[in-house]
Amino acid sequence: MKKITIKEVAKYAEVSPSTVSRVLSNDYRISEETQKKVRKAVKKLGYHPNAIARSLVTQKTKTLGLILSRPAEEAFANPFFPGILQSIASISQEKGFSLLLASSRDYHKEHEEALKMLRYGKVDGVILMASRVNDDIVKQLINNNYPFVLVGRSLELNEIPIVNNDNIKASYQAVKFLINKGYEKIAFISGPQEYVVSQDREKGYKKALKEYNPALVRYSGFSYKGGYRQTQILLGEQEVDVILSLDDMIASGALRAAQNSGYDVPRDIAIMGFNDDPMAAYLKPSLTTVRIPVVKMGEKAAEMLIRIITEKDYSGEEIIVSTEIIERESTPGI
Amino acid sequence: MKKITIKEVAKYAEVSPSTVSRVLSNDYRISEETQKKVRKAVKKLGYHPNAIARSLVTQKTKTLGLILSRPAEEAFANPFFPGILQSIASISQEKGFSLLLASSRDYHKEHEEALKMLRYGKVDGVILMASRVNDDIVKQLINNNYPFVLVGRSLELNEIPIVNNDNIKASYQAVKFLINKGYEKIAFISGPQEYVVSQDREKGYKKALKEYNPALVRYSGFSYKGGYRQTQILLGEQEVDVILSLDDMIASGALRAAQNSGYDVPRDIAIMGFNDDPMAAYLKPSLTTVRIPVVKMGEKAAEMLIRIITEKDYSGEEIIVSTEIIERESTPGI
DNA sequence: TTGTACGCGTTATCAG
DNA sequence: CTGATAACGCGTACAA
Repeated sequence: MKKITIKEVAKYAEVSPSTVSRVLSNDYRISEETQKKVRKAVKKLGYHPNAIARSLVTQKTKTLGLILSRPAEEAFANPFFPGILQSIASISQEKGFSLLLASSRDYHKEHEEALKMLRYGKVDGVILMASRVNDDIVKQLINNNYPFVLVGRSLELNEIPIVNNDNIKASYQAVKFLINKGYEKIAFISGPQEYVVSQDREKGYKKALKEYNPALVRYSGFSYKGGYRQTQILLGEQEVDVILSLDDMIASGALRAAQNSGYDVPRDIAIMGFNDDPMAAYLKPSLTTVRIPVVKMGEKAAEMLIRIITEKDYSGEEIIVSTEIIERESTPGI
Repeated sequence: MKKITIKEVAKYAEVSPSTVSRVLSNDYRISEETQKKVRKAVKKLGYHPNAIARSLVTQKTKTLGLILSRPAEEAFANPFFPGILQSIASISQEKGFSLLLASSRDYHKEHEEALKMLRYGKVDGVILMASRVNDDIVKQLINNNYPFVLVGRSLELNEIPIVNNDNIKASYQAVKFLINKGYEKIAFISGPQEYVVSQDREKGYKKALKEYNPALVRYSGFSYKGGYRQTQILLGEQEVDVILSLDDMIASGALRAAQNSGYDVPRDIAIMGFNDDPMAAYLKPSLTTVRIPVVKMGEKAAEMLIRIITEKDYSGEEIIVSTEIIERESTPGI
């Protein structure tokens, strides 16, 4: 199957390549007649303009890069990601953009991947998901004037394009909710400390408490297993009314660990998570959680990036989406 | 931030562009001296070769396309996908390929997307995930001589590049397993009938039974909700020992429906699924399921496609991966 | 060992 | 309204 080019179409239609190009981008006013000729030739020959060549001359790829700033195994295992990936993919497609995915097995390679995409000219801009703290990729992006949007991450830097939820506030409200329910010994199983999300949710947790007992805070990986293990340890050392977990994965591990340690959940101990993974509703007891509107976040991020790329005098903004406590069986109150 | 090109590097290093090109692809034997000069210039100027231009001349994109043949919402919601996506992403990256994602809100657009990617020259080949039956995209790919690999799908066509598990066999074995456990009234909640996976697993189910009772088979969407509803209906109409579900999502819905209808699972009724989603282990009772090695399938698929693209006399093969029954609490036997 | 010249397939500019 | 022509940035025969 030979690839046919604009020249062959031109020849077949007895016009010049430029005319064909014009017809296809229906830009200029071309006579009805030649239009028809060209379109006929296009269809007849099964011509499809080559995106690469087009990109080379227009200096645009019509492609968005998506960077997962956790190693792939972890990123995809976390139910948080599918939702956001889905919405970004949908919006991109709607707006005529392709989506280039980057991830890697090596923790620190992803930022390199992001820059590569941009430098090599494979994408017009990138969306960066939930990064760790203290990386300077953002500065590099700014310095190079590369279009980008951050998702799920708070920074000291202001005035950068970002879609986020207020994790401090969300966590604060979660704890207040639990206090109102009558719980007193409120433990918190956080995620890895180098992640902003962990830090912020811990901040909100602390802020909502009258007195802060460090022994009630534990750190887990982003996994069921981590939640399970930290809960085992925690329950062996402390008396606890309720465990608030950094996300629903961890919460589900905590739930099972508590159950396996002989606790009746929620009678003996309550559990609460973050994110509202689909899974949260299916657990027994179903899990009270703080819903993060991931689909919406993905949509906003994709739309913002596309606007940054296409609209000359728009350079992004800060969008904070609001969270919502979804009350289920795991926190009936005391 | 101006983009610097090979010419500027050449000028800076006082050589010709071709020399720079050669150094960067360290192809030819270039003198040590000029090598150094060039590399220094490259570093000094921060040069990165433009992938688009390179693609245009080499006629290679070093990019793989991944087509999700379900609408995005559904595809990403299914825990089956993250695993396979993850492994495909990892392998691609390892082998120096980028990954272009296609999905859409419209059911029937995805095949169009696949062909677009190829025709427009954005990718060197595509991986097609679990398609429905009766679509002719495969024929089109073959006719056009486009490199592709199918994943999770069986066809009448032979001799096409595919990575799959034997769904008929897996389902057959699952039912045999249940029979051995002492269950007799074995219901099957299948997926949408137009999917090959639904058809095949139903075939295996039938094959393993002495007598086939159509009233025990139900069809659900690929969702928790579907499993829930079909189970409600089923239990209202039939007496059932165990429900085998097309996947773990559906099974988890079935589980909850049974519980909410007053059944004690697994004492009153047993449940079994397919896929071994991470979630399956966290349910209560934990779910017996047929593990599909999704990560391995993704790896194989990516590797095969890359081989097809890069090795001239390799045109793919059929790889069948084996499944495994993971026995958990939901099927203790009678 | 290195430089020159051409071409990849398209769009944009400039005539006409 | 349409056709040459030049460029986009790079790789590669061919020549030197």
